[in-house]
Amino acid sequence: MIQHSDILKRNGLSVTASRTKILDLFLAAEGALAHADIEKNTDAAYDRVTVYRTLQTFVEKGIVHQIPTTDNSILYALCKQDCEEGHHHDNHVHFVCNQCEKTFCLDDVIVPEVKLPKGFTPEEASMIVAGVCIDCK
Amino acid sequence: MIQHSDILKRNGLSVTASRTKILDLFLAAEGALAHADIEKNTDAAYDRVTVYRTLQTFVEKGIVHQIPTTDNSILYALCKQDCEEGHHHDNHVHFVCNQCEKTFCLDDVIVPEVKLPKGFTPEEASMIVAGVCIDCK
DNA sequence: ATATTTTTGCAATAATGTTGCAAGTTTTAA
DNA sequence: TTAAAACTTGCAACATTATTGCAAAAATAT
Repeated sequence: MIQHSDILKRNGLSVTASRTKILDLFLAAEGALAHADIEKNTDAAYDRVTVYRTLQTFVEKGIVHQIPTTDNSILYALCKQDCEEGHHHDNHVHFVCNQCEKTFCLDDVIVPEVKLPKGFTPEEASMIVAGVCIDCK
Repeated sequence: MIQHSDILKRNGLSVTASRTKILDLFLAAEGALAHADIEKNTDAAYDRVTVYRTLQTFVEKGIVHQIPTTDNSILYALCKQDCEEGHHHDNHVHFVCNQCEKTFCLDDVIVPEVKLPKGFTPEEASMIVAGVCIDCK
């Protein structure tokens, strides 16, 4: 069976209580999580600084990726693809439900390519679709 | 000649110094602006609360639109299309330069449609492409 | 088991965002 | 043109969110 600690070890991270717990949350989460969600779901068992640093570390190692938002918050979600240190491949579309406010990774929906004006060179692209999700339908 | 005050009046807003100046900044800006940029470019002539409220008002009236980011900031850019109160039509792609960090509205590049999984109903979509811009090339 | 390395939590500080309210401006309408 | 009405601003106070250095604690390596 795959242990959470394997995910941490594979990425060269020490296995600590906070990292294990936060990874837990991501594995159990239906949608994406914000820093605040994590604080709530851990009953503030870990210092907020630790949460910040853990999230940052996870992003750097390619364990989670960030999802852009319009509301001054950053959302994080597990990388399901083969992300490695400093190399994200989260080229899937994100979906924000206007009803329940949850954000989902649509892992099977690939961000389409677009033709840019002359002079612009693309490196990565992300796409966010808002609407009504499968639970609120 | 089109006056800035026309834009404000057309939207039912009183013409005040701060609104005129901030609108100025948007009309002159090459890329999108963050709250902090506006504070800087006005030498803090206006209270930060005023800037917050002005941006909020502009968004509500459809004068500017918000651009999602991954860095806990909100960017704002002029709506060039026919946006009205409570009704944005900014269906264009945004471009973030990895070099100069500026964000551009690619007004002519329309966000493509994507096929969503069963149960998800799209309402709006936004797309952000990162890479090297025309100035940094 | 112990030394080394890494991570955590605290404290202090900074940056960012929000609200109510009085004073000041802009607009309306006589 | 001016006075009243409507709206906007700035201040103050406060809340939330984020960052850094450093010593203590925990995890890993030997």
